[in-house]
Amino acid sequence: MSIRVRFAPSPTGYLHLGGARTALFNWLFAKRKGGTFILRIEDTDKVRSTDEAVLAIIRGLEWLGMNWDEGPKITIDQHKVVIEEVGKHKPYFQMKRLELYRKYAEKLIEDGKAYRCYCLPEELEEMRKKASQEKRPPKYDGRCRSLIGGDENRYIDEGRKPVVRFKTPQEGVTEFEDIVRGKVSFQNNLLDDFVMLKSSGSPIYNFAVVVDDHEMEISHVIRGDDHISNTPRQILLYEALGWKKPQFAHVPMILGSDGSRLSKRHGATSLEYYENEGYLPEAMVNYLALLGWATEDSQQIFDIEELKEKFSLERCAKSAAIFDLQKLLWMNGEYIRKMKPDELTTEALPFIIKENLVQGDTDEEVRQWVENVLTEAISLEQEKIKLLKDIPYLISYMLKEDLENEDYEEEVKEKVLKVSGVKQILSDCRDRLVKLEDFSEEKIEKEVRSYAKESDKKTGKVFHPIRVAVSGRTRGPGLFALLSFLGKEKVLKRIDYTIKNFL
RNA sequence: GGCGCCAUCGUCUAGUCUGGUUUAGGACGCUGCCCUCUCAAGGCAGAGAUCACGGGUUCAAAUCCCGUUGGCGCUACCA
Repeated sequence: MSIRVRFAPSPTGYLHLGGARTALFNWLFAKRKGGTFILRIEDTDKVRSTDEAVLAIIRGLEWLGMNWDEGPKITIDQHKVVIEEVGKHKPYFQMKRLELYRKYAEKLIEDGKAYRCYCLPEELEEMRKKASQEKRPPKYDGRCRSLIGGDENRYIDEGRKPVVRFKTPQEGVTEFEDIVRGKVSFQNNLLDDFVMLKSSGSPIYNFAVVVDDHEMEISHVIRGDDHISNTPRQILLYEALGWKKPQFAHVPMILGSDGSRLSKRHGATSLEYYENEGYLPEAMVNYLALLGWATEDSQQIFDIEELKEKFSLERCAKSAAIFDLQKLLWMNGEYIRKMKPDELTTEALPFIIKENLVQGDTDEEVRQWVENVLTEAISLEQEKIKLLKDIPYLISYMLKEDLENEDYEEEVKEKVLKVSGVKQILSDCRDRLVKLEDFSEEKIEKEVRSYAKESDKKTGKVFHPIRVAVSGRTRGPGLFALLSFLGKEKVLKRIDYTIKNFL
């Protein structure tokens, strides 16, 4: 039997971290087993579902590099976004499948396994209120289970629109073997006759999933463990319809720092936010994979291929995981450090553009500049970059032609420059640097070091003022690489500027 | 309230099924030292877990059994 899994978000907002992690586990499982990964949109909540959310979900999955074999895909046609459905079980939007749910609901009614219920919302509310007063569980009492023709006709004449309820067996136990949790069982008499079809004709989650998972030949249902309590209802439906059940795997949820369900209160939860901050999709995938899954040796860094190879549901944790931004940040730094300079530059470019740091008038000029200047500047700072977003600030002084007063950090002027002897050091070094024909890292280092030695100064005493004079900051790349990168002209200009204005 | 799921350093987790090899291992974060022109990175060291609690079983329990507590979830014409 072929492996088919699905990610089935409801498009009520951006792609959530928890959703992304669930999608990832499904995708990895499919990849590992050579199976099919399907995207299905559960948009039966008409009020909260939006097209933008569908787009955000699709974009998020694409950003992370998870490709799906069946489901809606986005294509751009003459600058217009077009959603095209791909796969043998289309459509993949539940609102386009209403006929199907109605058909199976009808079948269950005919088989005497479901019935129409004409109770009004107010009546149900009343029922629940009474139940809670009498300290009984708020369970629908099944009063419409065996409506006789006359009563039913009366309701219809009143204009009531019925819902369809499932006739939940009131005896026995429903159990299933969960791949991550083992055996889970529920007493049937605790379940009530839940609604399958709303009076509007659209299905309720528990019914729609079953119909779609069956129709789409889903072999493994991998989802958050908030669905564990829904599973018996779904199993009862599979049995009533005479369908083969899929295997279930309930993976632990992702929680916020205080241990409660991850929400805006805990900071950003949308994948898009992390993209905009300059996290790399590879780092995100790696981090998310480790939330609820680990190998025996607790390996931390996995590339995608390795993940596809090693992932297994059996090794998933059972307990919920708290999202830890610190660790994600560390991991992002790890991935940034591993990148080739030109790759990193490509990723950084949108952030550079956003800060208006791009130089060059024609495309060709820009290309040259990126290749000759930008890439070099970024790689000087590569080892300390944690977020792509931080790059513009880190290298801004390297890209500017001239530094101005505000480019020099205030406290730095006081602490480093306005120290006795600094003026002498800077002008001495200037005199030596000006004579250098070859402004290479090695030559500069040799020259500056020998100055320090000859004038009997500690290297730091000499290096530090130069760094500040040339960058306006106390932190930065190795000094000689930096000087060489800037070039003789800029270095001399900046030293002169510093001497003239701050000393 | 009822039912279900879960419970190892602050956090992610390994170890639990198949009890002894564990003075409970790794990673993030934290502290210190080394390297060093700064910041990082790297190296080394350290603090940090009465394995939620209480009972049992056993020569031996983080590991098996029972109970308790806590967290989360479901209990909607939300998904």
